[in-house]
Amino acid sequence: MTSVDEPARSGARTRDAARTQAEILDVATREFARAGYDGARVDEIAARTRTTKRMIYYYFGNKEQLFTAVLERAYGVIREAEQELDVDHLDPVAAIRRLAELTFDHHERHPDFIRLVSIENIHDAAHIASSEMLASIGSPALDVIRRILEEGQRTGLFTADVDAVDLHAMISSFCFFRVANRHTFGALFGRDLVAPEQREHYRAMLGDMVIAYLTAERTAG
Amino acid sequence: MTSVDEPARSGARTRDAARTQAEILDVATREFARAGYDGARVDEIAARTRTTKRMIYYYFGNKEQLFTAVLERAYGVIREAEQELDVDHLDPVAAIRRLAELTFDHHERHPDFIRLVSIENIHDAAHIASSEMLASIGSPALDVIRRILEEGQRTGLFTADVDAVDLHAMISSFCFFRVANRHTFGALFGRDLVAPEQREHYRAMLGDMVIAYLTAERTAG
DNA sequence: TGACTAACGTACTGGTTCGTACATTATCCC
DNA sequence: GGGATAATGTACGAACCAGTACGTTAGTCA
Repeated sequence: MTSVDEPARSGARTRDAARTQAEILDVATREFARAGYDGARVDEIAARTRTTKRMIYYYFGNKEQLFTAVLERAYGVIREAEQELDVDHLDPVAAIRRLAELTFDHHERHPDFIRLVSIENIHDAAHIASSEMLASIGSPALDVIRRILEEGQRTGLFTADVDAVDLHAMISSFCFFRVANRHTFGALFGRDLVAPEQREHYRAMLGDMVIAYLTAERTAG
Repeated sequence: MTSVDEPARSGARTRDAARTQAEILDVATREFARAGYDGARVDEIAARTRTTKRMIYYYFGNKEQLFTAVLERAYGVIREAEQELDVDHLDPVAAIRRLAELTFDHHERHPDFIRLVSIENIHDAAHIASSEMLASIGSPALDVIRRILEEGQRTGLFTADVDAVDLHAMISSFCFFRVANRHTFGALFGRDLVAPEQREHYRAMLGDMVIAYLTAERTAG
């Protein structure tokens, strides 16, 4: 998530708009993720930056727009990662397991993003709704799922009539919950879902779950 | 979640400590769920109550303790609902499906509770940690899962070595995500996971997923 | 019935926090 | 090199908001 480039001519503390904006976004991401939208402090963000509060308002307008910008960049990182997905050389079963694992890994590697999404949901996705970029961001992962599903259903490996969006929701829910609800779950059930020594266990569990769901014969209702 | 009893002698605006406290908790639950911990306004809670801000501090001490009290009551409601669980007369497969469905229904019926849990996770479960009651609340549902799993594994219907806490996490993640991330998911993928006409679809999907996972033969790793 | 206490109301304060008015400097381009 | 403009810093205001000082009333029990 950190994307502040070193200044072209290092050492010299010259003016650099792009760099200042990136630094603000980095720090704001951490602050919003730490404390939620209303808990986050613009002064705190400014203090942790090499610039001042004035700059935050100069570049981003106000707190709300700053949060939207943070969301936009965070979702942009996701989309970029999803575009790297390459599972076309695998058979459908292996491909869907791989995709699930990559989703799992990505959630684990970006807990701040998970928190931002939780926070945005508390605000009824109002910032996404007001962002042109986010309203049309799309999801490469969804296209990949669609392709794998088609192939799996065509070859008869997968049960028919499973929808790509639904499967994406299924995979995401497991990955998301594990990170987002880590604290309450840990406090109530005494188990840390994100403990490193449990990582492989839950990664395999997710894959097993998705494959089992896709390959099971349904008992007619 | 609403539990304010009508006053014994209706009409008369007499003093009633229990009733005042319950009303504060009702309104506070909605306000915290609406806006998050820091977004919630004590003045707003007071305004929506038939009493004053003074009473909130009189009974609950401060905002933090009020939120903790809200959480305690919300989790208490869950525990009570879980104690009603009665699936012992069903075979393991039907029992676990029924349990999943009841969990599904409960999440759908209590969106405010879901939001409170999301909010509490943003605060790293600090309030649960500081609450004696919540630290030891337990989970009747977990006991039920344990019993069903044992029976299913004993009779060979279920794959061995599935842990009750893990299965609970799996079921919860699907139910929780569907409600908690409804807004961002809807905004990004154009599908309302909580749309009434999709309800049965997702309910069945959850059951299918859990059963498939529990009855699938694992491919040795 | 009267005194004691739990329950309640009003009005305020002190600190916090978003946002800005105003002043200044670096950099780019002609 | 000088004018224009983008980028930056300082200091402050106004509103908001958690929490409280102080005063009042209803119920209860001796």
